[in-house]
Amino acid sequence: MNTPLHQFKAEFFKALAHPLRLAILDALRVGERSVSQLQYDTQSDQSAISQQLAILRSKGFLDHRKEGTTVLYRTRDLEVYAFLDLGRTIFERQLQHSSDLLGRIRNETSSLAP
Amino acid sequence: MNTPLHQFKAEFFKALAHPLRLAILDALRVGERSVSQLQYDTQSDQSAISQQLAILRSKGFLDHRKEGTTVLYRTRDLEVYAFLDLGRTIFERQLQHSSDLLGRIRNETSSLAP
DNA sequence: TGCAAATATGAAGATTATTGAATATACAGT
DNA sequence: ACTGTATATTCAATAATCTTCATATTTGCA
Repeated sequence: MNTPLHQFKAEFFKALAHPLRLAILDALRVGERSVSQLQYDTQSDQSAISQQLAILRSKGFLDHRKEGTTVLYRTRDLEVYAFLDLGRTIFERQLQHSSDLLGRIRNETSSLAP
Repeated sequence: MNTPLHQFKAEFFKALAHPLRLAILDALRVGERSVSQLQYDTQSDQSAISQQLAILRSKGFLDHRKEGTTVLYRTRDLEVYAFLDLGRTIFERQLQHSSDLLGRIRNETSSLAP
């Protein structure tokens, strides 16, 4: 019940646990994008993007092909978007929970008032 | 298209990007578990488990309640399991892709043979 | 050939995460 | 009050990851 598989799964999640990598994946929702397009989409610099692209592709999230001097990236398995979207709803419910908590703390024992 | 939200989402994924945390969540699929039960389930030591429980609960994945001297944990939103399972299928498809690649490399140009 | 554009790679320092060991707290039973 | 059990917290050492900047590589074109 513990490590050999969970290790790999953790790597999988780690690959997604980076803001720029998530931004890149989101930018690729519309389809193939070149590195410089991604640079524009994510407002990040070229070197950073290439690095994160290398990581995403080494983990199997991306495919790429060359066309002249530009390299076009696309996400290999479109189901990651279903996955990311499901993650988002869970994540938002958790945010809501914490903000409920914060709200309840902010106006103290108001729930005890008649 | 970049950082304020992606930052939070990255944190969300980071919370799951740890083998023991994944093992704990898996162990909690059956329902409430005490720390020592989790210790048994995951074959890890108490201190490590408490640490990871603290992280999971600070990120909003877990609820807990005390019963005498033992503390019972449960996952707050059962939909994380749908999420983890979807992650698993994607992850397995990626593994398969890499092992296909490996296989094709291993026996060289065999796919060209008649 | 030589230059410019697009992309990739490398390395150093800063930051953050993980691990293990030690210690602390809380509670129950005697 | 004292002891034992269950859980939590803290700390220091190490390891991993990020960030930034500089430099390579590849390709197209004059």
